[in-house]
Amino acid sequence: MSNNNLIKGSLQTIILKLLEENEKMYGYEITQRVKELTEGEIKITEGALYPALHKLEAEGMLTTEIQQVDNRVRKYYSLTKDGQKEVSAKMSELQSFVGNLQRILDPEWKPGLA
Amino acid sequence: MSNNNLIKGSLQTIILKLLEENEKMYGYEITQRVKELTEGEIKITEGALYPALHKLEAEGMLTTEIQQVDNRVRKYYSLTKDGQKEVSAKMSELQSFVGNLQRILDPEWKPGLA
DNA sequence: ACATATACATAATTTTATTATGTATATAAT
DNA sequence: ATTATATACATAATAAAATTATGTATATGT
Repeated sequence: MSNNNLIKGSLQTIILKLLEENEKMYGYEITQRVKELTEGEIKITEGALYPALHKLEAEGMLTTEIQQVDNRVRKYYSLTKDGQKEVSAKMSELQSFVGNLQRILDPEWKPGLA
Repeated sequence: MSNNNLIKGSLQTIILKLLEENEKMYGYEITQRVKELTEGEIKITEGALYPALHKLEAEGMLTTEIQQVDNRVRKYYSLTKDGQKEVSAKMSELQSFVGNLQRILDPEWKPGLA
């Protein structure tokens, strides 16, 4: 499909958006937040999450900071400047894709309506 | 990500839904329809489309019928009984996923609103 | 003659995710 | 005490889906 890299990459958008709202989060926390927000309907697997986090970090979107909590290690992620810009970009990409999807799947659909 | 096979498979849903509305379509026609409906924003590539059509046919969702038009071959696809059931299934899967996505990305969001 | 449009198809590669596995500590249940 | 579950990270093998490149063939516009 087209120029849109969308939605296969929706996990990246989810990570970036949650970090925009939360300043800093660690991996496990992200999985729990998503589970919570979707009432258990979306479960992010570790095999998808950690590689995605590492990739975003390698691309300079995220920085990390390790904390010790009760002898357990936590790796906190935060948005970089580039990461902050990327959130907006990914969000409008996703919104535009969902809009296009609606136009294809529901000919009655108009933007801004139920 | 979870039990949802969604959206990486949105192409299948698109194909099935268009065929629900159109009785029979051929591959090239599908690419043009999608391009038209999204004002050129989504372009389905042949490398994605044809394998997807073949897979849906192999799974018994579609049947084919070849027609000769001006010395050019057209392969028309139609929904089978199973295919008709599958449209509904895929559509609610997709709607539920998009809903969950909204809940994650837009905490203000409520179903049935803009 | 050449480019573009129509119409199919497959192969190589890339991207993203699932599933399975591994390490390690903390806590609740039997 | 032992076992299961939760917390917390990570990687490897595999599968699924898409992009990009390539190939065939006819029709039409320049």
